[in-house]
Amino acid sequence: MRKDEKRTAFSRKVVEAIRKIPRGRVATYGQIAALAGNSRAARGVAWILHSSSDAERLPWHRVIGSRGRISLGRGRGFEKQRRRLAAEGIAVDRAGRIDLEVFQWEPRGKLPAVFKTFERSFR
DNA sequence: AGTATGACGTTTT
DNA sequence: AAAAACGCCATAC
Repeated sequence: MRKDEKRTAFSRKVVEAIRKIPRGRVATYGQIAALAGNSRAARGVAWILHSSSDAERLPWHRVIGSRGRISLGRGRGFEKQRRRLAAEGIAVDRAGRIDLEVFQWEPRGKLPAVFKTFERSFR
């Protein structure tokens, strides 16, 4: 696998998008694909991560599945990803579940749902 | 140009 | 709730 990625526009945009994910937040594969211009290319995103996340020094651990779950299998990166997420204050249960309502990154500056409940309590 | 391979996603069992 | 069945896509070779 490992070669000279970043050649196609898609790959470049995927890398850009992943770099933008803030600490303490997560994004889904499909979300990244959409930001790169093709909402249906989630698998392509996965491929890029798999092949070049190390060389690009990407925050790969902040990318998870659409249902808020770590996609890596046990013994194949699951534990490592879980640790790295926890280190940023992201709650991950034993099954690898993460609450997207709380931790999903919103590129447009939209606040997570949990903040809305705070807003309401102040009215 | 055609086939195989995933860190995927959605719908249906 | 969990898994299978499909569908979809970028890359590698």
